Amino acid sequence: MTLTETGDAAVTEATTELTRGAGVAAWRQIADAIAAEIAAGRLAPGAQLPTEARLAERFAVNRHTARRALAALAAEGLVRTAQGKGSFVEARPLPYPIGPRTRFSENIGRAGHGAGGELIAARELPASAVVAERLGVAEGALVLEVRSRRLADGVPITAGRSYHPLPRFAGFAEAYRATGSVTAGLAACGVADYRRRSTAISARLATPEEAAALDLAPGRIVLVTEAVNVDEAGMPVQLTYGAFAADRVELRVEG
Amino acid sequence: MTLTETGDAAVTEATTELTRGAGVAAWRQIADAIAAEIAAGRLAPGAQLPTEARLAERFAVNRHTARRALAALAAEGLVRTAQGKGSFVEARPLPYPIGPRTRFSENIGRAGHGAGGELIAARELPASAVVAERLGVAEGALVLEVRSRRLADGVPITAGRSYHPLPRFAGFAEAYRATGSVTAGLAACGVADYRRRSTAISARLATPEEAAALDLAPGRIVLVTEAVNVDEAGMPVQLTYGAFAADRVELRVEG
DNA sequence: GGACATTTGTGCGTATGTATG
DNA sequence: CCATACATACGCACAAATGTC
Repeated sequence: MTLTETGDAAVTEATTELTRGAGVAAWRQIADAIAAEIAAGRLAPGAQLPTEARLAERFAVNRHTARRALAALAAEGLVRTAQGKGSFVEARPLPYPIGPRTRFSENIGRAGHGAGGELIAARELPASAVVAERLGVAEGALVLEVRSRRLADGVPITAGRSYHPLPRFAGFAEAYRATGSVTAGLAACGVADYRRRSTAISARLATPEEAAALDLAPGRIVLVTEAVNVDEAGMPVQLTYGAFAADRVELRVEG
Repeated sequence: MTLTETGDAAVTEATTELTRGAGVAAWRQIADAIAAEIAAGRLAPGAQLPTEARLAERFAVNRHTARRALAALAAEGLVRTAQGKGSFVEARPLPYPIGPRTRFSENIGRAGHGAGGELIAARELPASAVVAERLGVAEGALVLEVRSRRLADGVPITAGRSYHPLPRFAGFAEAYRATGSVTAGLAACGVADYRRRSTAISARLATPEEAAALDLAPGRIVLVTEAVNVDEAGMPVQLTYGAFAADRVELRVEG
């Protein structure tokens, strides 16, 4: 095996084989391969993509199929196609550090982008078995569920849900809605500082809801994180599920 | 948005929406959703899956389509189905911790599985711009490329490549081939200890080569890591690219 | 054993999506 | 734009295996 797209530029080099009849259309596989090059930074913004004819040759498909892949990428805003000139890379990846002191606003702000949190909905509900275990409360105990979305420069970066024990965090939703900051929301509930205890990372296809929230073309891949934040005493203050557009973000673990 | 499959058991609860016409077949999306539940440990080994009729209802598809998803999972060994009884979970999830002291053998051994590394090929080549930057050597300087695969209980977990500066690590490949351990291979080159300086995580579809190396059904999602290991003096000793089957592994960041 | 409900397995016809040339 | 081949998805119907009463 070679990890072709990872180390070197597969899209611009030797022929890459596709997988037929595995439930994933050829045009999507090609689009994903190119998107992976962009996400990894190997195809820089402004760079010119191979011509349709060359892509068709590289992936051993009809030119119609290569065209469709480029059309999909153009619809997603990853590339821009100009008649008679070619296709060019539009987007750039955004590194997203993960660690004990992970805070969205600081991450994005540090990278020179404007950060903002957007509360979509909040409600109280009894904790499911999984939520109860993570938050260290009894199953069925009331918890606060907050659905939100976070942006950098107006582009949605992550969408997800968070759960907070009640009644301690009864005022979180309102404070978060007002400030757009999780840190400020938790502070309003008496949490001076918090740290990330653990993060689990997986990946899958975006659901239609996620696609809508992240302004993604449906069927794209999302990185999914499940994390627990605890206060200075080690008490869980937040269980979060986040979905990141794999095309726009690269998670980074330092240390 | 809801992150349905992530927070709670979507497969066994409320209806989950699929993405139509995005180049990914419905049966594969359903198979992926169930595989993710298994990988996250939310569907325990031996647990009975919902009936075909119920799955069809939940995902709003025909029973034939739900059947095909189960057939795909059965072909991958994730579930086993018995006529008149139902389908049951076969595989078990494998958490994979990532941190400064990340070592494959320890990770897998700690989880109660047998670990083993398998060298596929090794060669010397001039460093590309990316490799040179990561390893802190001059572009074009000779580096050692090692392609390998790692197993737990005989099941491929990760496949990838690593790069090492030359001439310092001229003996790495042979030592690694003999022991199947990166730690032992580095030790043979005088590296008493090493730590992981950074890890970047992204996700995309598996290439056919990766699918073959990981014994994956083609077109599945892989988590891709790029990591730099440094010695006690902070000198880079290894740049690694790894592809993990997203169905079998969940990356975990502690702290 | 019989009767019955549940669940998986199978066949067939049809419409749409995908890919080629 | 067309024609062709194949994969995907649906709907209906029925057979086969299992478990229960």
